[in-house]
Amino acid sequence: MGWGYLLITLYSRDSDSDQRSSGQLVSVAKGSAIYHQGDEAGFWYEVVSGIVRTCRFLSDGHRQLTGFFYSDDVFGVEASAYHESAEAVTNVLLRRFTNRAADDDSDSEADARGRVLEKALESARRCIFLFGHRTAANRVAAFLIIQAERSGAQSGLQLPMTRSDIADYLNLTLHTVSRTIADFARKRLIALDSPQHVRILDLDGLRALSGEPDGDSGSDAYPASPREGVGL
Amino acid sequence: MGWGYLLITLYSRDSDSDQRSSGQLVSVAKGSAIYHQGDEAGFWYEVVSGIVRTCRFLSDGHRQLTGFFYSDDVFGVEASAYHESAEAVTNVLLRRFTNRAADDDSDSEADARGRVLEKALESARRCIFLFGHRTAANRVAAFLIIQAERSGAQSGLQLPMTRSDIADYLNLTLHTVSRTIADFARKRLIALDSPQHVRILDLDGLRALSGEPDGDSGSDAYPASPREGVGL
DNA sequence: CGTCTCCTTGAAAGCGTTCAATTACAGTGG
DNA sequence: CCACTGTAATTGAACGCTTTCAAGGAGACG
Repeated sequence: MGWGYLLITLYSRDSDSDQRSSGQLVSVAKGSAIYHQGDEAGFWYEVVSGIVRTCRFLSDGHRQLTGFFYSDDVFGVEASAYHESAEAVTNVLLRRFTNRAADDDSDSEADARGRVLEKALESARRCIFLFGHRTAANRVAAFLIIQAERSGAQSGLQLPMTRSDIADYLNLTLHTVSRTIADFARKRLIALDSPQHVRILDLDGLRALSGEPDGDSGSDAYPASPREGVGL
Repeated sequence: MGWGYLLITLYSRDSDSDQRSSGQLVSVAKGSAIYHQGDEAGFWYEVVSGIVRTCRFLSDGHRQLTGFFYSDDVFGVEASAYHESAEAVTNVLLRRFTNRAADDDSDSEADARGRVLEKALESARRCIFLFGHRTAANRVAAFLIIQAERSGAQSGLQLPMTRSDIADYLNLTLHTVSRTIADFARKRLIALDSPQHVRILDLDGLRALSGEPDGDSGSDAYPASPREGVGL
């Protein structure tokens, strides 16, 4: 432990003129921190390639992951200070932008910020969605489905994060995650080619286990809301 | 069950001219739905008085609460369709606004939307924060602290929502919530004057139980981030 | 005074955690 | 090339917490 802190390479020379519109390219090595919770929120980031995780550290030493971010995802959108830390799961290439709400109050600026905020909100809701599931099987199944949808590939799914990462994201222990995934493989819901490489064999079975017909990657196609029995 | 659906009173006569800038006043009776998940997201709302809950219904019949909203809180900020339903916990008075991102792309319009999105994001993060806690005692303690801070009053705290509401918000059963609150009262952390009226006797004790020194109502004052031991 | 809703409490079962040990694999240096 | 080392993943067994099942009690309302 206690190794490197931050490895950043700036590809764009000019430090202030260009970054507002196009964004400054930043490279971060696997395992390194991008920013820490409590730091002043100078930038928000867009993933160009690789995977990023955001996490909080609670006072009891426990770690809580709040999101995984793939290409085109954004993170670090904050008003003042970062609520959470961001770390590189793999080697990542990022594009960063200044994080001021009304810094330059041009039309496009505020609109862009709105779009970014919506993405951040979507990410937060995905996290809430996962937490909402009761059992370990529920959560892991929902997680696998979401990761499959987000990473694009339907059958062959990569899980570059560790079991510990997944556990802290789903609020489980790495043991339970490992056991649950092994269970899924035993039941032929998935094939476990290697710990990081999963193939989904029975998507419908997984969906049934997740307790939700919709993977929740998009925005519409929600189950019919129960119009009756509102008051509880 | 199966009683009234929606009771709305419009205080503003003109249906379209006024609502954009100042907002249209809407009254909703306790227990009634304000909108349903899946509905087209025509409006977002600001609470004038009373308390609102937002919730999702999963395919297994299970309900997941995603937030309680007090005066000046906003909810229903969506891009296209509502992700969740909104219901009145008490009789509520709301102010509603049109929910179009770039409907009228004036400067102030986009800025206002940005501020509202930030509030929604803060609300989502509060939900994530609560879910991140492991044990029932952790979650309930954190919940009580947050509610105390948000409702203003420090000692005398009202819990207008049912135990079932709290349970679905914290992802527990109402039994566990009831037991945990009774435990807190037994340990003299709180006084339970009535099921809905709680007085906090030992705030530090609750904080210790919640596993977080900060109640997370504001934005700064986070615990020192662990600079060492970054890579897991 | 009955009914309805909500809250509380007891007992047993289920499931995830904890403690503990083993295996697999990549990197490193002999 | 192979033992050595450290990290990650897996698996077993026992414990403990939460859920589930079940019943009783407290108010509100007609």
